Amino acid sequence: MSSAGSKKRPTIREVAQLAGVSHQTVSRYLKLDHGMKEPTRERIRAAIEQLDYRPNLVARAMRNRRTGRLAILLPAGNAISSLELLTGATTAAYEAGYIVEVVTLGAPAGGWPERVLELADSGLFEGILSLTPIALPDRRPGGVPIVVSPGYDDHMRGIGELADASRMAEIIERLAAYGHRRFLHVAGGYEHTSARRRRQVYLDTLDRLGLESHGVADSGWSPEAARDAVLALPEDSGVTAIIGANDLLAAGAIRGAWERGLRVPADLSVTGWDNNALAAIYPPSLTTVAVEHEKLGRRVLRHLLAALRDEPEPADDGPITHVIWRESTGPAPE
Amino acid sequence: MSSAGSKKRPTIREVAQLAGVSHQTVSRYLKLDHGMKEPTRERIRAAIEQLDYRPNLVARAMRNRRTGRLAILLPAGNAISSLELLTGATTAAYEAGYIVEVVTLGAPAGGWPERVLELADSGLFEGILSLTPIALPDRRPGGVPIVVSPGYDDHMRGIGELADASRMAEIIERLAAYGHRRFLHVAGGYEHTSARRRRQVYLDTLDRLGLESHGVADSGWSPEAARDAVLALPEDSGVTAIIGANDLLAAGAIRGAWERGLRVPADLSVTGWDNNALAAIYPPSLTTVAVEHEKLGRRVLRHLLAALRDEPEPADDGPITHVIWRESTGPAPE
DNA sequence: GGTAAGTTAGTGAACGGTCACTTGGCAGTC
DNA sequence: GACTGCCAAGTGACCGTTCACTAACTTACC
Repeated sequence: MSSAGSKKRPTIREVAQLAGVSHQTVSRYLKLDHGMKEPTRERIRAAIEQLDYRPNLVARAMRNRRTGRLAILLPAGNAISSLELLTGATTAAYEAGYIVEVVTLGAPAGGWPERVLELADSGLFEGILSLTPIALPDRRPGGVPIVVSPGYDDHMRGIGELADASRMAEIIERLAAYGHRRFLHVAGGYEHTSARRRRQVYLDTLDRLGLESHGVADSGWSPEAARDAVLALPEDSGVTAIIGANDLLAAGAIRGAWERGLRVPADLSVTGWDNNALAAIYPPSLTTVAVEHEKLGRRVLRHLLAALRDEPEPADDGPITHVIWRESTGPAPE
Repeated sequence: MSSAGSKKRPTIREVAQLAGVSHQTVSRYLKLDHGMKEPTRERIRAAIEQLDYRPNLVARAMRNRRTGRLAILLPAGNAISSLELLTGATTAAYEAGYIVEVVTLGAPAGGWPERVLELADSGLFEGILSLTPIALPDRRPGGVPIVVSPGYDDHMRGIGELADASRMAEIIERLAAYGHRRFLHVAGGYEHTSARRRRQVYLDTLDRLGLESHGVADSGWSPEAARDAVLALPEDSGVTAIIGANDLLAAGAIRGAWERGLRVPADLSVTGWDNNALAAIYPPSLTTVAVEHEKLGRRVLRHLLAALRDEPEPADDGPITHVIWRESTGPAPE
């Protein structure tokens, strides 16, 4: 289904002519509906209706320098963890009177800064939120604000608290209370800040609590690698808990355990990260870290709005992640 | 991190003045780099560099009626099944020389048509692809093409072949060959075309093959409802295969089986739909229907491009779904 | 009834590019 | 040397809106 046409759209002047007023009066009508007599208003209304007139936003933006639009930049690919993030950002923008557009920049990361500057100076947007880190010149004359979300790393796996691995410590502490003494961490790809951070907190926490690590398995986010890591555990490794860097890796670990005939959680506890809907129901349901992506999106957009209005950075509105304990974790065996 | 500024951006005329040429010569330089002498070109280049000039796309679009931008409309919420769809559309657009922007329309479906028309006549976009069905006037003078993806239903669960339930028949036929005779379908919410269609094909296929249906369980996409449906099966129901309307429901069914002590697939075969990454690895891995969302996105965008260029609709480029057989299905018991 | 103040409406410029047309310079040809 | 043709570059209008002024009409008040 498509609908188009080739004739020119009506302009404000044509409306004015039809209504028997000046173009400026129509403009006035469009902006704020007052300051004119009732019959005039009515004639304009009728003319607009008859011509099916709708304002040309491009022309308006040119004169105004107000487009009412913000841009969110995503890298190409399905790199963003959640659409909810966009929903949150969009909603927050809408409440502030803006419309958000999502621009996915094409492939090569090389030309990015230039493309972003082009966008910033294009006049199309009043502010730009980049969810991918880029290096920009500090001050540019006349450009619109660009907020680069600092927490988000090169491949968009974490942002701010999303990459906050403090939940990792919480998980380990609880498992330690359950009697677990020896752990394995199945880490994500280290090109992601979040993966590096989770790994670091894992090591630090074990160290702090005097627990043992069998090691860190590098998976590169591949669930098969996670499975293999479990299959490769020596019979006497003593590992009773596996900490996955995300739910997919945890699922791989559970598969590895299953293939070895280990029961989860009776023989082995497994945890993930992301609160994947499927892992919440597939037996055994997975203990994981839930991230409120929508709240996160709102938060990030508020930063942009603050920059736009030259206000100070808004205060954080509390934690955005929490641990959900489910069936995949339990007391250590013996 | 933010960067802004308040001074005006340089214009083409300032560049011209600095380079000692006319504004038109600069414009010429910007558009196609030829038709001027080397020293002139070089002076302009230097001036642009010195002023850090970048063209104002709004002004250009106003004169040109060419913005090089297409819009894809999504409803608010995380209703879209996959970001890959966007990736595909974006890539296809990019290859055709367009930039795609995603506009999520706010909540209320009521004002939609008007908002879409506003967008169409705003001059901001050369074409609009709506992934949600809206009723529009057939012909509008001078507006840009609007393609409403017909297959996508009100809540964005299916589009074109995504809603194509013919794979459903393929699954049932294979299970019948495995010796299964009595089935249960856990259906999705019927507000979704795809759910209705899958249900219909389920019933038709059983009928055609002379198989029995224990019934259709309405889940409203809730995995808990899927679990309950399995728990509610009488001991002697004779059901040996459960067809889930998507992977999440299949996961719920597997949980139900697990809670009852039924083994999958030894006692019960289960299938899903969507090829969820987690269900591919969690044991038992799930037999499912994979949808190539990215290809789908490309296809939909090609329709828009065709409308844009007044070309005939492009031919479909083959099937976009296929069944993946995994561990959750097997021969019927006995 | 005259004048000040307030309200309603109109006029022309401006936003920053591109388009259509014109001008000027130089080489080639007879 | 005059004419033709081509190339490089310039001039002014125009895209559709809003802004800053200005003009005309109304009302209020003494």
